Amino acid sequence: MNINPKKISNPQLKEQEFSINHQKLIDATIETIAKRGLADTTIAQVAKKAMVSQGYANFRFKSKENLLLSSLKFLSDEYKNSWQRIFEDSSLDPVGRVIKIIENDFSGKIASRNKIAVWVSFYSEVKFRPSYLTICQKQDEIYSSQMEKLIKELNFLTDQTFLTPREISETYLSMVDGLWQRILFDPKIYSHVFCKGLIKKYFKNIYTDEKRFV
Amino acid sequence: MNINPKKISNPQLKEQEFSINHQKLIDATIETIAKRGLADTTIAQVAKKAMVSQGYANFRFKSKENLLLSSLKFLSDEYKNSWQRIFEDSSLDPVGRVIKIIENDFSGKIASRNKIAVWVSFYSEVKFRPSYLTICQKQDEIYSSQMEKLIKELNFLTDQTFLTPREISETYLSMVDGLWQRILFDPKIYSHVFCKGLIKKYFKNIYTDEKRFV
DNA sequence: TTTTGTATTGAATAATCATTCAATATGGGT
DNA sequence: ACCCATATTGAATGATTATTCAATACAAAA
Repeated sequence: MNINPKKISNPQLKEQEFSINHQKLIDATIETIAKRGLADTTIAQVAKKAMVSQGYANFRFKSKENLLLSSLKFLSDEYKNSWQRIFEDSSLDPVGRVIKIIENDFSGKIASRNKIAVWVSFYSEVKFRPSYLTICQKQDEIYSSQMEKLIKELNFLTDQTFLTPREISETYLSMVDGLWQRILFDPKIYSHVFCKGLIKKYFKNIYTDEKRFV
Repeated sequence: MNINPKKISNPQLKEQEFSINHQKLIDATIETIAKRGLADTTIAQVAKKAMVSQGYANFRFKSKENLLLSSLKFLSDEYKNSWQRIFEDSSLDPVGRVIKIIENDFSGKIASRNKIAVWVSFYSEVKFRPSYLTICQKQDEIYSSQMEKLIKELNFLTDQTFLTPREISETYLSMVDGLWQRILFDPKIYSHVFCKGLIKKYFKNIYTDEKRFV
């Protein structure tokens, strides 16, 4: 009389299986938020998409709030990892590093429409949910300061003095946020190629001698 | 036994009174969305803030959805009006017009933290609410093309040829969106003065001979 | 004054959802 | 073969909330 058969739990896979269900729920949450918005995301829908029972989803994550937070944390960590990989790559010079960052910010993995929708949803509530801020704010400050330092190196290597590193880095970061939002709005116009091109052109205009900002 | 006395309806004021209640509800909606988010905005809260009964709010706007849409429409119209005023002002040359636009985009009236919170909330749901798109998309295309035309005049008057009007205008528009989002996130750092300064510096770097981009 | 139409209320309704939990399934250890 | 610990279910509960609507208040007309 049991329609949904229980999952087989293999002892060697216990840890991994935990991860699988955990991740399935987070993926389903991201998809659901992207499809219906934070407001209309229900545990029932997420559980259905993840193919587990509603009770299980709640049991695993203790609360809906916690499930949402975990999803944001997942995106935040994913971004952090890709960022760190670029900064730890010692084979890159400043220009190469900037280019990698641009490409990462508009890669299929990081800047998929679903994930952007989730980011923007959380951003829109950051004002009154301190828990969301906690997850992102500190990282965001790190990105700001690392970017600024990187631009400082770039300025040092070139004859660019009119714009300060702070200005260039803030301009870059706000452009990315704005373009992400616009990808949601009109993905036809704001393709990844278009966005990357626009930003590279911005840099090319500043560092006119540097040929790598295609 | 009537705690909340009914409003006095003066015949000469009927139209205006309609507007007053209408506008009170819209203002209350904006405040509530900004304070609690789209998800947690209830008609009861909005009605309470507007000091009318819950039933009345629903009666006036027919549905919650309609109340939200009307609030977005209000913001959209407000923006449109200020934009048009700038474009209709024949005393302005292209540079003056660009400066006015920048100042408008970060004015206290247009870019208050509450209003930005509402914009971002709606943006975050635009992907799956065609009704939101309907209100903003066409206007947005107009702003894009008018801005591009304006930059074209600017390029014509100067020796700037490296960046196309399209590129400059898209960069400007995405920076505004990004900075608005960042105002929500961290209003201390992203003050109106900071945002305007950053954008003017962007233009100053492009049009080096133009002294008015302070 | 009485009537009438409109504005406004507030309580009832019905729907939606997060959360809880007792019941059930599973697979390894005994 | 039986027991135990853990994983998972799904139905019940209770809270929240949009929406409805009958009742009320009011102002102008008669």
